[in-house]
Amino acid sequence: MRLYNTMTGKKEDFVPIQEGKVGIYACGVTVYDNCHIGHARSAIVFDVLRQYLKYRGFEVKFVKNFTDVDDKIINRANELGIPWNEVAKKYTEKYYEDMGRLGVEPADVEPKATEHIKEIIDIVKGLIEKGYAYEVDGNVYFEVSKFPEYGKLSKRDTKDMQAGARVEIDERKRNPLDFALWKASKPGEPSWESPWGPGRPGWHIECSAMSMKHLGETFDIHGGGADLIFPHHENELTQSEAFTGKPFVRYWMHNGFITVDKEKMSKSLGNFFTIEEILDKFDPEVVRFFLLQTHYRSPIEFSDEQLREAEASIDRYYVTLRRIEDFIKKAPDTEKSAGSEALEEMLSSFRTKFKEAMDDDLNTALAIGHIFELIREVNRFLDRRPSGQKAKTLVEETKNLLKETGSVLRLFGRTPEQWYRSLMKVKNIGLTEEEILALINERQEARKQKDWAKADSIREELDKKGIILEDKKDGTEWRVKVGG
RNA sequence: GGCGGCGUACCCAAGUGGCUAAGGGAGAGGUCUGCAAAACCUCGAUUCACCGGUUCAAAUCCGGUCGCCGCCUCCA
Repeated sequence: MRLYNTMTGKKEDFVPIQEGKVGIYACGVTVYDNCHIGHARSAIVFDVLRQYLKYRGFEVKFVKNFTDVDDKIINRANELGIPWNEVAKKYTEKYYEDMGRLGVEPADVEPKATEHIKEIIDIVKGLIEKGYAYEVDGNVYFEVSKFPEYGKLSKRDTKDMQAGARVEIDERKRNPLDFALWKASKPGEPSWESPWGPGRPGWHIECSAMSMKHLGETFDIHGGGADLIFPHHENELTQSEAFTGKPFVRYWMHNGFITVDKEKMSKSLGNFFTIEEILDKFDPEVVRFFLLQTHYRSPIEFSDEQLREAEASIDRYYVTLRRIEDFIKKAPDTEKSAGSEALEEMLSSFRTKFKEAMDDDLNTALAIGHIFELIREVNRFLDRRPSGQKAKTLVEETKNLLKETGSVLRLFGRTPEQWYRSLMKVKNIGLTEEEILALINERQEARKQKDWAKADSIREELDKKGIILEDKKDGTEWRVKVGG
């Protein structure tokens, strides 16, 4: 398996520290507001990485943190007039709700900054003792000039940065690039006792403390959004390696941004869409598919149109799945071979192709492409009207492979019925299943009498409400119109 | 200014030295159907922003030009 490593700028063979085991740390969110689709992308990308490594037989320990004390949380608490820890609690719960809907599983360990104050203080103390950090008025700063490799992850030179520094000048720092490890608290702010007086952790130290505690001083993979490379991950790496004297992380992985009108989606620009509002209009699987359709490092332009196309793609899957299940249930037992070579060939190479795609830096876009090739092939096969046990076995095998690979992506896991029920909600179809079935029955009667005008008017009526009818040999099936 | 990325059909998108440039959506024609829908078939980039170069061979490597974006400040 090869993974793109931000540190080296190349795809590298993935070799874990301990054979068969992988430790992953992904930066979660600061819980001060609702999550937007960009947060969803990051969560989904690393969820898929985790699932795929498990699929590949690795024993995975996945750690994802919550930043639950921070300036933003404090500001938000003041805005809302509630205690800071309630802000954190509220948005942590919201995170679980949103991500759960998107099929993101909780990590194996989900540490919070406030639960690791002791570990944080120990590291800060250690850094002062080793001469990497200094204290001023209850604040502790990391002295960047003491760490010659500073900038190695984000590929920047401290000289260039100083030249163009627009950093707010903090008189207490020896150098504008120095960053806070510990911040003295003002009255009324959250604070913990420390050797430097009451205070709270700085911006980056929590991730060092939590990752090292749960994964060890050197671990395999560290992930997050590309905007965390600098300064967050650079600083995290610096303080961690200064503290332990060991390499911190073997593979750094960063996902690309979601853009709107080509611009990065962000809180400050106000051009963001929350997960909640998108899920009012689209099924969660659509959102997940939309995000995995593009390689994780590329930017994705957000648009309703693209989401509708993703919806149409997933519908193609469920239409085929229904056809597959129908065939398995109803096909006659009389053996009729019908040119199964192409399908058999594809079945035998499919799993390998899927793995090759995913092994190549988690190329979910290509993997999904392979899935749709198999979908086309099984449709071709079914179009030839085969029957008998051998055909059923092949189709069954196709179904299993689609489910197996889909489940790695946490896609395609429902029944067609569940899919259409969800679409009915999301699209506000003003009909119940019972009403639809009643109209179908009425139409069947008309069809028996060859009253085509009436049959067609019922079809039209349902079509207007977003329900499509499909006449089959043994009855009429309905589904929700998509893509429109 | 420094560093990095991107530009592939109408739209999205994979492909980074060599078989027919994946896949999805939209469109046109066809098969099937009472009519439809779905599915399938055919059509659709002799071409990968542009210009040079390397090579037997380039969308893929090198140089340049144009355009777009990101990071350098909290940010997934």
